[in-house]
Amino acid sequence: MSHMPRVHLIEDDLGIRSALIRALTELGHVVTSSPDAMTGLQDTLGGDPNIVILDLGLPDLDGVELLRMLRAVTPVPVIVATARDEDSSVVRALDAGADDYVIKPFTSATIDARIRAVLRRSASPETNVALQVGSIAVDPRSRVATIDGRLLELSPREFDLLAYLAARPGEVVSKRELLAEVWRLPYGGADKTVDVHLSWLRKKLGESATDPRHLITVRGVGVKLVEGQE
Amino acid sequence: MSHMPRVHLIEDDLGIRSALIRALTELGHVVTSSPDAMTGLQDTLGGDPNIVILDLGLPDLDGVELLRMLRAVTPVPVIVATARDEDSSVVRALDAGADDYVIKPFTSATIDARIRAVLRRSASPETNVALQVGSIAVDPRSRVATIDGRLLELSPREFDLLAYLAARPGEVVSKRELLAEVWRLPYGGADKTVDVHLSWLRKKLGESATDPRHLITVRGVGVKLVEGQE
DNA sequence: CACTTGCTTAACGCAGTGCTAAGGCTCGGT
DNA sequence: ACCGAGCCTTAGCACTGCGTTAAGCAAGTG
Repeated sequence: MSHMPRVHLIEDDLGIRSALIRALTELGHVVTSSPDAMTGLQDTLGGDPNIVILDLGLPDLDGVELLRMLRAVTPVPVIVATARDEDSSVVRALDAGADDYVIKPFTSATIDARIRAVLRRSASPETNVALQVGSIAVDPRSRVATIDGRLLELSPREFDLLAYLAARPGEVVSKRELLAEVWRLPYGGADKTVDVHLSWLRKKLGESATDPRHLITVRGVGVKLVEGQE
Repeated sequence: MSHMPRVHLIEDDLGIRSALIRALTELGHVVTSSPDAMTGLQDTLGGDPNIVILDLGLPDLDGVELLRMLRAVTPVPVIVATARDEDSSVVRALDAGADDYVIKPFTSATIDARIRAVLRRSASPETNVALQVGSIAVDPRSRVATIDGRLLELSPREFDLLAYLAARPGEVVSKRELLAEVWRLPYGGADKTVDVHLSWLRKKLGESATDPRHLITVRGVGVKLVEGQE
């Protein structure tokens, strides 16, 4: 992801609001919120979020009405949230242009998945572009990597490692950074693990540390993935 | 379509039926009609209309049932009509493949607009087109899936699962996402359920996890549906 | 030549997965 | 209203292979 999704939440219930803000923030979203329809409309226009989550049961205005107003002035995708017993408002909301809906109560995992699905759908279809570094191609979407057209059979970590390096061609990356970004460990464990995976990656790329082609060690600093020459 | 739309109306109430026939004819449609489900099914198959308007409150058969039967044998678009107090059947009908709905009482202008909208939509080839991934074909409208031309007998979940994957050929989809998007549960279920359904799907596709052809597991990430090779 | 840094191989524990079987549920049919 | 069939979920077990750690070796550095 080049940037974190900006989510704007329109929800009157303070408990749900704070819980969602906390959960979504942890899941990597930037969350803003409004407690009612009128503020919600203004904040949405002012804040330019990537997506809006709209509770249909607002006190000051019917949620579907607000949805229509939003639709009239901005193309921002909207997910509506509703209580289980309000089937009809879901249908009306989808009719009014909602992109998706969730039924309360829902888990943060659910809403997170819906947000990402809607963003994937509405945003440019090519957020995860295939990467190419010399004769190495890496496609994060299908998780397929090839070298000289041949398929590379990589383990999950190996793939992530290669993808991370391929996203920064020619740039030297430290092992600590790799541990933090690829391994996602709060505090870095032993660098030796990275060494092992780099070794395996080298073997599968068909090259060695002494005679590198793409994966180059910069002693005392880190490693980099370069184009190499044919 | 340069010709007048042929509309087939399945409605038991004589008053509504004759009123609609008159109104729609004036608006430039060619209208035929049937008073009950069984006749409606036969007339639809025999008359080859461009669109069907189906009253859900038929005397001899549940409307949603008839809709499923229609869906199984013809790709004709269907608009369902229902009384105001039957929200749930609207949801079930849309789920079963209805293209749109109207709530009684409705004006002839309303139904006319819906008819034209649905015809416009179903005329454009991009929406709801049958999906093809390698030798697997999935048609969400008729809910029919085939492999190598042979019919696949899938349960509802199995079909939804296959359809979701087929809509994203080659893309790795996590089990979490599948749970959220295919299962649509407000709460978080267990990933193992997805595993089981994937297993059943594999069996019906005639492949195994160890020797996959289309349905490929990417360990630690999810699954993807690929073209495979003949 | 001693010391540091990086590379590679081997071994072990375990997380993720595939599949079967067993209840429990819904829904259509009688 | 009852009954049976099909479907979904849960539980459990075997298995694969991934990731980590450890240890020794090679290469670079002062």
